[in-house]
Amino acid sequence: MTLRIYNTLTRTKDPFTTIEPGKVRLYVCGPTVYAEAHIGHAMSALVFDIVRRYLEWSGYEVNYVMNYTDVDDKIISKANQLGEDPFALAQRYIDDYAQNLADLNVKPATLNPRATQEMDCIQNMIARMLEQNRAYAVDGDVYYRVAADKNYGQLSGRKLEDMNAGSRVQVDDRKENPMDFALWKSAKPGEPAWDSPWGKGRPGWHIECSAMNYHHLGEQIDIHGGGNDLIFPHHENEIAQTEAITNKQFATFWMHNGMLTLKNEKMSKSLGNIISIKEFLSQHPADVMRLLVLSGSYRGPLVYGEDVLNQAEQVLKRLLGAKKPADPDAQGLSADRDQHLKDTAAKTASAFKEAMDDDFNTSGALAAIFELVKAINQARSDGATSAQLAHPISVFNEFTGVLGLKLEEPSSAGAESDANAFIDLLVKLRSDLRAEKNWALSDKVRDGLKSLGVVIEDHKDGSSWSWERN
RNA sequence: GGCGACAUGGCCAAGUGGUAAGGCAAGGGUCUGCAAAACCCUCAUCAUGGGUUCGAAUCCCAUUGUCGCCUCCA
Repeated sequence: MTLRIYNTLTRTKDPFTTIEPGKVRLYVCGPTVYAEAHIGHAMSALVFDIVRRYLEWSGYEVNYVMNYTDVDDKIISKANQLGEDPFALAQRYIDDYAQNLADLNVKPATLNPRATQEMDCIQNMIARMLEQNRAYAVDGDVYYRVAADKNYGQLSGRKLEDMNAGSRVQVDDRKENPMDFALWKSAKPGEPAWDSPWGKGRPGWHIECSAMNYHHLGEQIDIHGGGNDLIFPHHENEIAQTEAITNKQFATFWMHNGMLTLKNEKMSKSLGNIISIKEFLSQHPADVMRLLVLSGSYRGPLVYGEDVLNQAEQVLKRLLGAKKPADPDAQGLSADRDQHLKDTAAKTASAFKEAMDDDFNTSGALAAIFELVKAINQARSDGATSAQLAHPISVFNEFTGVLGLKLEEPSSAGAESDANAFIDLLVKLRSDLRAEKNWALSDKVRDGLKSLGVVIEDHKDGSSWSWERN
């Protein structure tokens, strides 16, 4: 069984191949840094983190490049609004974004290039397009000549004549074709600008990604990823620019994640329904966000809401439960029950791989993991020893790790964790009360701790407690 | 107006020709002093209408509905 990936370019699941054997060149469009990242960004980052982790687990060496677009109209206008230097503002949000990713347990990219550090490459590419008449300069601006590109629209499946450019935005009449897009924009006074053969200015929106790809990964890459809202025009234009210069197929695979929506509406500033990553993580563990993504197809929309959130919380509890230790007094499983457990572990391992190989079918992979969870729980309640549980639990850890789940026991942060010793004391006292069959008082202790977020579980040989996840 | 995606039980969600994975919730049971956790059992014929086929959730056509893109967007 080999990995198959849904390719936006071909609209089918194609067998995965790489340009260099065993190595993957993966580029994912990162954010334009002008505001706090929201959980939609988180979804995209998590999707490609999972892709990356699975490819690495499958034995590939992954060169993962995720860019920051750090010069752009929105950054400039936000900076003006705040009276802040646009570069300082961009840096602030880059640091912020990197921290968000770390908090989400997203593995750092191999490289995080930035648009502002690629000016030579950007200008070289524009110059070559001009030389080949694939672009034209007007009053310090440079535009890509769409009409000269017979493949334009290959990714988004559009034809030039079908698109009604300007229906919602004023068309610049200096353009030869309304669909022509800017490679270089002349600077207005007070804007950040770089010298260029066409006058002072800055790059257009799409060229920076073409340049960063070209510079850091080469003329051709294996996978290009991003949100499906980038298919047109951003990715279409990236292809146009790069292929205009190389005359080679730019990316073999184009992967696009679906949008996270709130009550069937896309998150947007105008609707005022943005939930930032920071805000989310202040209320939920990172694993919950990841489980939200894992529970469905990465290509489809993810409808965010109270109900799915609660379900993800429950799922996380169940996963955590699988890691509970064996009963110290366990009698041990019979040889054939033990063998059965091993067989189940092997079976779920192949089911996991089969699901993931089918275009990263994470909900199928999760189902395989749950089969293992059930087997582990069954074995534990049938008296498996910790030695007997060790192997299936290590398989469980391996696969949840491939999906990027941390599965840490919840703990109460900061000063509250100093309470642990006191809670231990209360729980011990309660055990004494139970030994005396003083149910009224022992239940009072349990209820009291429960209301403080501490859950007690009684076992044959004593009681354990844990912080309630919230 | 153009392009595209999707529609599976109360909820989330796999499944592209042979009679529906998994999870959450719910109900019943075991365990427990009572709980909690865990375990066992129960719980769908796949938007609608046609068609192809021995046989379709899975292929084709139509209808309805939802969403995305065509402007900045992960």
